[in-house]
Amino acid sequence: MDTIYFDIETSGLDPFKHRPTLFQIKRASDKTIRIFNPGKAKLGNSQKIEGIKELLESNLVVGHNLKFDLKFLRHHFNIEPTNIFDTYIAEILISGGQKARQKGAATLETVAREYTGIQLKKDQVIRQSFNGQELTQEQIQYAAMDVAVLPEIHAKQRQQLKELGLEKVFATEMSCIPATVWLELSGTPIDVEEAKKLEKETRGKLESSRLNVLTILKEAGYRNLDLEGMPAVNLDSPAKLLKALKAIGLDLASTDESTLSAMKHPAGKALKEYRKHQKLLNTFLEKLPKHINPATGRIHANFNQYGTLAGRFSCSKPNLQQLPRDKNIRALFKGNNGSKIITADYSQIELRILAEVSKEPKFIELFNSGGDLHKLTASLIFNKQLDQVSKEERNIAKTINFGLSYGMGAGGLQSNLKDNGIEISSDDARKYIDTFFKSYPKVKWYLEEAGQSAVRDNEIRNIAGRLIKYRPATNESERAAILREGKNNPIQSLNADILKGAMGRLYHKLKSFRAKLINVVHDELVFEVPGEHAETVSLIVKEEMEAAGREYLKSLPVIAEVTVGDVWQK
DNA sequence: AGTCCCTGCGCG
DNA sequence: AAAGCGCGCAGGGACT
Repeated sequence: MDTIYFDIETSGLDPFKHRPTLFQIKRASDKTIRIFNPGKAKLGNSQKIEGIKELLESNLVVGHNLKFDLKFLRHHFNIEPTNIFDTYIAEILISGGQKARQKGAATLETVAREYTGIQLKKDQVIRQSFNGQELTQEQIQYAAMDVAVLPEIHAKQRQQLKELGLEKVFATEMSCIPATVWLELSGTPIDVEEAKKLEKETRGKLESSRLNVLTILKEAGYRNLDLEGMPAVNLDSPAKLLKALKAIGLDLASTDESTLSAMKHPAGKALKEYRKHQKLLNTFLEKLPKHINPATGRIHANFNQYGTLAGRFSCSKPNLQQLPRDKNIRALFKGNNGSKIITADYSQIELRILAEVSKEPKFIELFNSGGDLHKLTASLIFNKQLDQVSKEERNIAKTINFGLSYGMGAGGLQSNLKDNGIEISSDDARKYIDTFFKSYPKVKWYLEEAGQSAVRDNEIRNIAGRLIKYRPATNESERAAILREGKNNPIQSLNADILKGAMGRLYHKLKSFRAKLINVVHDELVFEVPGEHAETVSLIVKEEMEAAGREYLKSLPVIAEVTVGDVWQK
């Protein structure tokens, strides 16, 4: 097995619109860098592509941000390397996720400078001129440099991954790259006609809710009126809105949702209604159709595999991870030509992870017996029999169960519950949290230890070995922030490892079913599958997701809940 | 016109 | 003063 250092140049960023213009290949066993123009209609070109396919699919391929290169390779040449080493992902991992946050910190230019001292030319003009025409000697030199730096970067990163004990997590990351390529090339189907309809409907609701707010202001005595005699207030400007509310005798500290919820005045409710429609329209309904790729009729979002400190994906253009749970919105994501949508999500994965890492017997026992954790917590907090727990008590317990793994305090619990229409005193909030930790002492101990070690070491690891580093605190509030992050990150990041493991498995298992991976949302995978394969695929998805979970969760079951339907749903 | 920060809010 | 974690995006507003 040889090592192939690899890079491509393209005529643009979109594999459906642009094409590869240059391959740069250096074999470890070979001194020279070979430059090849894959677009050239030359005699023997297709044999040459076949040769490159064989080369890339049967050796270790090293490159920087291989997701990009692999998308073009797969789309244009049906080349799918799986034995890969990505120096971009490696760099972020070695930094303990820090370089996911710092813009430009893990570009090839920066990494090359840091590892080899070589300053690459990333001149846009030079890049853009790779348009398939004859290349100048100078351009070829620059293109060659991008692979010339790779051997040294690769060798040094490999050493660091080993020293830091990151090889296993790195392998998970690498297995996930082909799945992410699959995801981005698949794209997400959206029903444009339905979207337009919903947009129109929402526009009407927005307008009437706007009039409602203005009318309330006017009736409350607001005097600054426009030509039509309605209050002249920009509702989208929090500053102006605060002033307007003050003018009618409402002195608020903010116009955020919890403040509006707490208002007795009808303006609060009316504004919340206005905001809801405004958000729906401006962030989603108006924007989603703009992202449809004309070549495929689908939305091909950008999935950033190492998008957060803890190793979660982030998503942009558009962000398909923040689509409203609103049924009408999710139903816009519909299978094409009668294909089915498979929605698969991990059941209470973060609480299961907390059970595993804390070794809290009551948690573990509960998950092994398939009981209701929120109910159990409620019965312990309120000192009642399980069957005596009320709905509201269970809701309070649920908020605590979720919130505690983020380091929530009494004030946080109080305001969170308030948003859900439950009012409790701060004494009660304090009491509930105390009782919670008394009931689950190992959870308390685990969270305290995790937070304190994060503050002490400026880093923490999850049980998969993933490293999360913190910038040392310079003041008390930063220290408190690291304390909270240290409690949550080992849990959140293991969720990411499990999901990435599942994606890597499913990329291989679903090859023969014409299945498309169309979305990834932290603990959820969404597929589009031809109807005749839907049942089979849903079983495979469940099995592989659970198997990925079992790699780390040994003392309790991991459950993936799978739904087959015509649209994205739970 | 482009950039930055703030407020606010969508998701897990 | 207030403090639950992690993201990306929209609009406002200040600035260049």
